Amino acid sequence: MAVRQDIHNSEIPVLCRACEARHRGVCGALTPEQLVELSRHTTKRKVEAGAVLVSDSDTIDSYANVLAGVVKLTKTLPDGRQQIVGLQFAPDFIGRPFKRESSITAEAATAVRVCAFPKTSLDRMISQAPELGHRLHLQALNELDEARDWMLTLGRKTASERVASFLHLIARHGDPEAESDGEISFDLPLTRADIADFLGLTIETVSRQLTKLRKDGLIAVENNRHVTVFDVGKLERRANI
Amino acid sequence: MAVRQDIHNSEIPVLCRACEARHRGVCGALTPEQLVELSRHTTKRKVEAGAVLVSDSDTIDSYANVLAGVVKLTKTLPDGRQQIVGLQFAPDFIGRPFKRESSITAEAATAVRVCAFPKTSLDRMISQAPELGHRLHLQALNELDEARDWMLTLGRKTASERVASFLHLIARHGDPEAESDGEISFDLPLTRADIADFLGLTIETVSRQLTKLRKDGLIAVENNRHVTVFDVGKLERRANI
DNA sequence: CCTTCGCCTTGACTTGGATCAACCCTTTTC
DNA sequence: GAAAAGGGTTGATCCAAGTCAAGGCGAAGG
Repeated sequence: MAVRQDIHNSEIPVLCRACEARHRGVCGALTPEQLVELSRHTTKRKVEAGAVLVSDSDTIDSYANVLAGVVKLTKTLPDGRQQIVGLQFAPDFIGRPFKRESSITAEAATAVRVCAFPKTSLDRMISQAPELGHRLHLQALNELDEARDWMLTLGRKTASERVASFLHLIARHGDPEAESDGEISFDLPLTRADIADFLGLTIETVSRQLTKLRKDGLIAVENNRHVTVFDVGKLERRANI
Repeated sequence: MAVRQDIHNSEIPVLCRACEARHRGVCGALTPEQLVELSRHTTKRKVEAGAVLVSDSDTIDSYANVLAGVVKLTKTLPDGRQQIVGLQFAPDFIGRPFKRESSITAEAATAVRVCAFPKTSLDRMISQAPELGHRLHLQALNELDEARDWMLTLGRKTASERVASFLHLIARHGDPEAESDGEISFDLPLTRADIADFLGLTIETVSRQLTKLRKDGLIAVENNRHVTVFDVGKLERRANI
């Protein structure tokens, strides 16, 4: 017990600075006293890629903040067809407030660090700190905007537009202010199979479209992971954004 | 001015009972005094089918509750391809709190009655009535769940599964408790073109799939509008829900 | 009454992306 | 260090859904 607290007395401020930075974390909304209170029930966990954080139809009894890495939110049909319905980056919040059970699965797409806390203690704090409820409300609205953007992609875009949209999404996530005519490079946080599940395509189609972008001189790929986009503006035009 | 108040002194309680009924409206969260205050700035409007309530990239300066009819939320690509990203029924709330401009278009799919109020007065009330903010938070989370459900449909389901899912969605909206092996009938609130835009298909494909369901004896259609589903359970199986 | 218009259906044909299959790297394992 | 396993690519073929085109039907309007 003492150990736990020691860990968190040193870790929490770091976490909170991270949350604050992008105005989406939970901790930035709390007073120092509330932070100490929350930290008493907090556990920081490393999760390896592929591990499941929350499973479909589980009862949810904890929330988490993503500290590092990428978490994919998925839905699966009875016959195994899968769709990624959201990607959570640091410092996003994972969990479904005001509901006992989850309708989606949360799975680590890369190695992930999360800061988890029991639902009950956060729920209690929501009623005490209105600013915290407001943060969660903002994140929900943000995720709703993202989900609807993606619905347009899934419903109406071609395979090549989808792949370009995906690269653009990841690129922007690393550097939202990137020059629209500049070069940018980043590591893909997803495998081809994940990308396919995100785009509603097959891995073969994703692979072919990436090859096409490579041959057209828009991107370079190293080790199947590291991508350089030579001209963000051209990519945007391909993505029809 | 006197006229306006007269209208609303009589109309508001009705509206609020409607909102209360399904726990998603705005008015149920307010005290009688706040209701009176809000009603001072409220206008009730009839909107004919096809009229645009909020246009993409407009600055939003009002919110609305749907009182009757169906509102479609759409996104459109530069070349005209369109996707419906949400359907709002009574007593849903329309508007994007905490943001100056909309990224989607809201358009009346049927004849619609709405109760509109200026953003500023509702925003003021949110800070005074935490219960109101909580309602809006709940609706956002609800819409997020719906959007993610639909992402699975758009990304991974076949045309016939999509059409079955759509019928199921509309059927359930009229009667969420319908027996899963019972018969149910309802009016489609959307044209074939709208259905296609909702499902990410073409009108011809929607038409063919409806014909198939008819020939298979799962549904009957009158006047292209009124649908009877003979066995909700069978429909669910088709929809892969 | 006939014409026009909006909406829907149906048929013929085309095609983008899925499927099936082979193969190529790395990395891991024994 | 050979074998197996886990990604990724590429090619050949197929098919579900898109496109194009014709026509039906009811409502609106002269």
